[in-house]
Amino acid sequence: MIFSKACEYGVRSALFISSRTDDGFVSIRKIGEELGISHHFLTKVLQDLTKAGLMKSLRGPNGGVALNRSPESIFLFEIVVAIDGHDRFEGCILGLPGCGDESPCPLHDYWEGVRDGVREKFENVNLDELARQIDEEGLRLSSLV
Amino acid sequence: MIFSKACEYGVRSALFISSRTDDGFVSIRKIGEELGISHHFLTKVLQDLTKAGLMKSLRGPNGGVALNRSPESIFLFEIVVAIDGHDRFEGCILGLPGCGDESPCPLHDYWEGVRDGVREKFENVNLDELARQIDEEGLRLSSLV
DNA sequence: TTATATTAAGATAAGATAGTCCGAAAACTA
DNA sequence: TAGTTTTCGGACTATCTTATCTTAATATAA
Repeated sequence: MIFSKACEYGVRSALFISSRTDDGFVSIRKIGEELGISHHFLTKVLQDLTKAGLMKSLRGPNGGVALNRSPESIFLFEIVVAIDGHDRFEGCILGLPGCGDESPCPLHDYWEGVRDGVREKFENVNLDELARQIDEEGLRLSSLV
Repeated sequence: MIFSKACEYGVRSALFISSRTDDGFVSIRKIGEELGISHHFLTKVLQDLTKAGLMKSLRGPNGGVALNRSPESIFLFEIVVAIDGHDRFEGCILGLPGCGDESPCPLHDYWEGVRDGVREKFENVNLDELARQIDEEGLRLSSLV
């Protein structure tokens, strides 16, 4: 929709990890299998999250990745920004570089509202909250099922 | 942001044509110059709008493109769909193919609201309305001003 | 009729995104 | 220590989007 595939995978992985009861390291291969994502590709995506300090990683047997902070303290916004950058929550819907309050495009005011609303939502939803819903309401993260 | 470049160009071109007082044909070269878009690329984009029946075209001297219906009767939604397809107003924000009301992803309910709001807006904003704002409020369609 | 302007259509190239593969480094196990 | 598992990092491929270029078709005008 509006995020890159890499970003979608990153968010889903983070939610998958959060919704596990075990909070040790999970191998990327395992995550990929569960979510139906190539673990080769997922490796690169999760490296971005590790570099951003959102996850930690460990090599070797029983290694993998794990959240680096408590799930309550990690917000969706951080994950998206770590992978897709800030651009996804900024910019004119018509692609005009200088579009802003002083020299707006015809959709500027409307779009600013929508865009900022989405950003605010993402800044305030944390992994714990979403993981809880996944558990309690049986929400899903993979295509098969 | 969420539309392809081609789509942004198509919308801007349609608005440019609508905000002109002259309602004869305008050459694509002229539109490209005014909006700062390669006319070669713009030609392909506007062909999509012509094929969709939103514009008409004429070759030769004094040729170009023009709206095929009155600006009041052309809605933003039609232009976006003609170029980017329906996908832009559908689909899960996490990219899950089967995400829907029966088997939702954790963001489904929230995102459905946002997405449908944007679609409704686009289905109800017509070119005349936007062109009027461009004229009266001095809104802009090009980067250089 | 001839020249010119303009869109139509297709080929090609450049860039970004998505995905694959492989060797190296690190951590565990025996 | 040797072997295995796993992430790390880079190279490579494929596909899609964006952009450019060329030729053909069409309409006007002289």
